[in-house]
Amino acid sequence: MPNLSKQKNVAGKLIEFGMVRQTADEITHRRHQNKGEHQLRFQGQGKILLALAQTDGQSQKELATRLNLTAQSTAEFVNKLVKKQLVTKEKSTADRRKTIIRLTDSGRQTAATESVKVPEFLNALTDTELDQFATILTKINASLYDEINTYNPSWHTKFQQTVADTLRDWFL
Amino acid sequence: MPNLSKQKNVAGKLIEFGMVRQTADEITHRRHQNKGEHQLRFQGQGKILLALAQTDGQSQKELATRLNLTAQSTAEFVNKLVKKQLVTKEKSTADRRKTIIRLTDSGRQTAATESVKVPEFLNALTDTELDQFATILTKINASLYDEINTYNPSWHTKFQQTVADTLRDWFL
DNA sequence: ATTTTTAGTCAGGGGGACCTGATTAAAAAA
DNA sequence: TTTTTTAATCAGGTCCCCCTGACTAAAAAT
Repeated sequence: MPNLSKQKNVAGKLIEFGMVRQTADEITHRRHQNKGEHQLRFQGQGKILLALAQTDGQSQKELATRLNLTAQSTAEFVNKLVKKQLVTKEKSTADRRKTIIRLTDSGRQTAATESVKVPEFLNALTDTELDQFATILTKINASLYDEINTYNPSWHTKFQQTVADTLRDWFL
Repeated sequence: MPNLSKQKNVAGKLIEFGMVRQTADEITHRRHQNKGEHQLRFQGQGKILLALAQTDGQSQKELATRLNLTAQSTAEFVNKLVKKQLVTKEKSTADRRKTIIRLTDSGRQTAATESVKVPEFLNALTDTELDQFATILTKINASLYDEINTYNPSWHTKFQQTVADTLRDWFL
């Protein structure tokens, strides 16, 4: 069993990481005056974008189901993304009830750029540390997947199939 | 110079971590039906709570200044926290313009519990990995502090003095 | 040919993070 | 003492995430 004080230490640093990272983000964003360019979160509009980046041309219903959102929420996010010209909506010809959502070039780029950007702080690490970090994160993520699976197996399946695998495709 | 593909790999896992962690959070929260109990973020109301956990009994103005918020935003967050019975407001007797904000027992507990909770996923790591992780996070945080310092030295000072030190007190 | 299911939409709402502007009451400076 | 500064408040706004309820149009089932 792992050392509790070591765990606490890491937990603290993890929280600090979260806080400092966010603050650093705010500051650099303020400086650059990049209004629309927030870090892509796995939430709301970002969630949609990421899901489309993996499988483009899904219907709103599909997106809603996969991302565990209501149809209305999905519609809202999609509409916002349309306004930002990151996705397009078009009626399906096969089934005229359905609306197919597609990434625009800009949307595809945003999804790729914003999410896949390598954070500068990783430059502070050596190759060895990067390897260690990768191993650690792999373990942690596996543990979190387990947790999700325990509470909600169906969600786990959907989740892992869609977005998590996307990232693996991009990075490996 | 570090290996770019290693960096990308880690960057991906970090994003995945963010996504999976949030999803796991949502699920467990939904199960537990804990409505008010979100993870404390270093933002808005959480920011206030954390600052008070370090130095209780600050005035709204002090909080606003330290946390780089407007007086109005600060008031809003404080009022919300009052409604949730996590803090109390009382007029300063020394200077009747000032309002002193204090944590309630529940507030103190929330700040401690919610932020200092050791995430379960750390159980997946060995002692060696915890050490490595600590080293890595220390470096990363230092790098982020540098970044903050570069763009906004004054903020850096305030920030580090308040919240980062809080965490150090708690964990070391 | 109806009824039912499905995909979306509109309307409205709850919370959250922030902000600007205008105003009041109390302390500090002139 | 009068003016100015300071701490807070109210009012109102922007944008974000996310949900329920009510309603249409089109496809599927009966």
